[in-house]
Amino acid sequence: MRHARLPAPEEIALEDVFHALSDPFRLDVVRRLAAEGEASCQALEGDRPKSSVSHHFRVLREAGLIRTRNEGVTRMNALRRDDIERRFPGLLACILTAKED
Amino acid sequence: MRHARLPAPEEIALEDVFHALSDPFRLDVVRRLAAEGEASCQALEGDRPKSSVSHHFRVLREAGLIRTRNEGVTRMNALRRDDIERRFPGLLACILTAKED
DNA sequence: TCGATAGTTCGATATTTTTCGAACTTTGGC
DNA sequence: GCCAAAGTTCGAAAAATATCGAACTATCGA
Repeated sequence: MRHARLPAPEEIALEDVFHALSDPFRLDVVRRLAAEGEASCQALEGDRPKSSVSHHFRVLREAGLIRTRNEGVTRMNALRRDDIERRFPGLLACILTAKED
Repeated sequence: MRHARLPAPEEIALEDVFHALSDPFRLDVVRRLAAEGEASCQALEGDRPKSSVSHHFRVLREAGLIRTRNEGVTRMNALRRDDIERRFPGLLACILTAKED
């Protein structure tokens, strides 16, 4: 399985991060990963077909927000907390503490 | 001139803010407004036709990031710093301090 | 009242994203 | 080796955005 490229910490671009987070599903995934640590794609899919879920995880991965590792037959996704924090201090906190209503 | 609706502070949605900021031109406008205080659309346009510039300002306005007031024949745009800060603490700081290489 | 200036709105086209099924890949278990 | 599970990739179609010219609007000044 060819590994999806994930940007080096210093390559993470704010525009890409913002674009990735501008989708409600993806924003939710980020929040749940922050809360739950790691999760398989399946655990976070919300009724969508696999190909859609896969697409959204790819956007998050290419934006530099998550990292994916193989664990047996599943792929575990985790937030790149430290990398994000180092590149854009405060961003994550801001996303996670934002009270939506 | 019908006034563009701008969302009340508590209506500002993180998704919309992120979408607005995912465009390089708009992100730049926000940064420059933060640095310069207020500016006319013209002052910030980068060679684009007026209709494009106007479109981007509208996206920023509707996302709740800027406020526009008439000053004579021009329209002055300003960041809604306090509203943004109150709704999403730290977001603005995070955008402005992000060192893009 | 006429111009000029600064934007806005409209409409059409182009570009980008999203969505989803089908086929494919990888890994683990039997 | 074969099968199932979990994703990925591909391709096509739908939806959302962006771009830009042209026409329109509002305000100021002469």
